[in-house]
Amino acid sequence: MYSLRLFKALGDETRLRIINLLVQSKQSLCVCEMTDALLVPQYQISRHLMVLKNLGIMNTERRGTWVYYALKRNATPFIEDLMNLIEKHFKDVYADDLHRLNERLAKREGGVCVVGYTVK
Amino acid sequence: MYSLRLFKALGDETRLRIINLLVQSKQSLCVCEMTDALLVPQYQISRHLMVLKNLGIMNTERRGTWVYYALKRNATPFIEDLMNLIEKHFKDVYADDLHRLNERLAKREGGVCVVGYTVK
DNA sequence: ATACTATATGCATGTATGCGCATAATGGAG
DNA sequence: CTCCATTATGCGCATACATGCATATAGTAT
Repeated sequence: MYSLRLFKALGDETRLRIINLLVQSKQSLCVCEMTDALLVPQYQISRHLMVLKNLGIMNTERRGTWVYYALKRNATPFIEDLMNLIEKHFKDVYADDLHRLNERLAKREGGVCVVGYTVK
Repeated sequence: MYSLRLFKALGDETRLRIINLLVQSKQSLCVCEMTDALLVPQYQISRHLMVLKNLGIMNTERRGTWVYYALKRNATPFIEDLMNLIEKHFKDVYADDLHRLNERLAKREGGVCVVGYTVK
């Protein structure tokens, strides 16, 4: 059951926070930006991103050593509704994550990430 | 995080199917009716219902030896939206469950269950 | 009281999975 | 090629949790 795997994925808080970052910011984010926004070790971010990618809900793009992840647009009606639900209800819940993300995004140059992560 | 526990709960298929039964049928159901609808052992149904009850999303009512479970109405906006999402997307996914449930509900007398479960 | 039914639960077990540590793989710069 | 930065992953460990079996609890009827 595909939808079930989605719920399972959302049942881990780190993954929920990763998805929330992507949903709220509506753009591609690189691994180190998410790492600094969530204050979670880089290897955890990578692992959870891989889980989400294997679910088929992520697009990835490599730019140099940086890898950008984004949610697939219009994956399925179910996923679309689920993402809208997250966008609506988790903006305030994880406000700190979004604040740190914005600080990180301010360090971009020409719209791309030019620094690594500073957490741990 | 409360919403997280909700997603975790939905990450188990039996619980997802139980919630789907309640969402689609829009009424209270007793344990043996759910047992026959899902073709899952009675002790599993009871256990999962307890998990959902501990989440605070269930109302229970005892009538004789039968115990009826129903989803709380308007628990929170988040839960409300989530249940609407399930109602919309899982009706067809678990159509067999709903079919068996309707067969079971046809055996009610005076709107209440008068038989036990026949599964396992 | 006993007998029967519906529901709940104690306990053991197996499995899934998130984490931490280290390190590998990949790509860019000099 | 070498060095460095970003990202990915192999491995061991711990823990959470769903299941199966048996049995307990609660309620009804005789």
